Amino acid sequence: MPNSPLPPTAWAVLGLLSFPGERTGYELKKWADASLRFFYGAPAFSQIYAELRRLEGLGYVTSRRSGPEEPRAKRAYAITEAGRDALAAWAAGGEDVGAVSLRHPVVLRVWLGHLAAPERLRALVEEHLAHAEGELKEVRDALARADGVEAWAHPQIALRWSERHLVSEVELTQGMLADLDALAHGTVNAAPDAPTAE
Amino acid sequence: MPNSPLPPTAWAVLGLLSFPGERTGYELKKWADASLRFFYGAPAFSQIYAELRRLEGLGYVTSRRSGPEEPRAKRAYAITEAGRDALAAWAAGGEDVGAVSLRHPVVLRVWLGHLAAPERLRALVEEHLAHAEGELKEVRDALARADGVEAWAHPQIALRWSERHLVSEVELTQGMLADLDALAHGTVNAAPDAPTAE
DNA sequence: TAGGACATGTAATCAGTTACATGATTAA
DNA sequence: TTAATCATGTAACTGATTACATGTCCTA
Repeated sequence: MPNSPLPPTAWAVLGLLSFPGERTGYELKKWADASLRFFYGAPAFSQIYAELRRLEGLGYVTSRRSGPEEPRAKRAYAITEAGRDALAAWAAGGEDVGAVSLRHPVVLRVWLGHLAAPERLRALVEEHLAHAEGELKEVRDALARADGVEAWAHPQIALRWSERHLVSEVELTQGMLADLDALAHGTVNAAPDAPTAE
Repeated sequence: MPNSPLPPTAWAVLGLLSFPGERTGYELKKWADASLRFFYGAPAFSQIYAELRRLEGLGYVTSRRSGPEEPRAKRAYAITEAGRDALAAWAAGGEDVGAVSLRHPVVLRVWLGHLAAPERLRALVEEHLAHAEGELKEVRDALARADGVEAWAHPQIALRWSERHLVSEVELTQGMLADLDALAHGTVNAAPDAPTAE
């Protein structure tokens, strides 16, 4: 009945609409960029629009074209009761909620560190550190805004998780930097052309 | 010109071959499952075989069919000098190393928590906690094995990062559980109508 | 003798991205 | 008047997964 197996991103988009009010695809994208993105990435515009059309086909959302009273031509979406039910069923997660997926290109390069110049590698990791600090600042902004605009409890918990996660990301990166430094001066031989010595 | 833009996964597979010795696709998959997967996921068998064929087409790896001396018919791959050079160039990362991508289905469901029964949500999070603890155990096993088999310094740093990351994942999950509980029995520190105080 | 690990692939499908295209409205 | 933002889409591509298919070798 209700469930053809939609991808998580479709549920995420529907989830964005599960909070009161109607929104355009454009608004959904902005909101995803500011909040969803910290724990689930942010789909591209094109995908959001595609998912909205699919969700409408399933009867999970309805859309309304803006009339001439509004300055700008747009299409605003709202969740239906069927959509809310389906989303709730999905969120309750029969059995398998799916695995966490992580792709960390910086750690990947460190893993391949035997091929790189130590200073270059270090620079890469330091860039990432700065980036993570920037992200942390952004999630804190989002959290601050969430007091007013996003005063719903559960999204706040998710954002709090994201904040702690980024704090940890910063620490983890610093730890990796320390490991790299320890490797560089002294402890071990990091010979780039080491023979197949056991 | 060495670089048609290969996907990170191709470089990861090539990276698996950048450590001494030759390996079959099957072995690569096992190794990815035991180590790469903690910070970059593990590609499916079919993708590994596909990437190996592509890398061979580019001259980054060579392959050798097992002769009749070996019990089992298989194809073993080894990295070439060109492959090593290309990989080193990629690892040095001109400009953009790509963004960390994270998809956390559990946090996604917590974010949607207003739709679920609190006990169900809690159960979901607790399942994840147990899972993360299991993963932590596995990464520690990998780390222990790395002393012998995987005695290369940089993969060890990556595994150390993974260990700390999973420790943090466990803590983060516990924190989220605490937030959920606080929300459930009124102890909410997140005031419903906190003013937009400066 | 059966089940599991080893070993390699094909086929179909799809999620998701990038690039492109268009145009209105608003603020500088 | 120019740039940014709002707003919505199409087209092409490809990364990656799942399911399937096949067969060998090892061990309990």
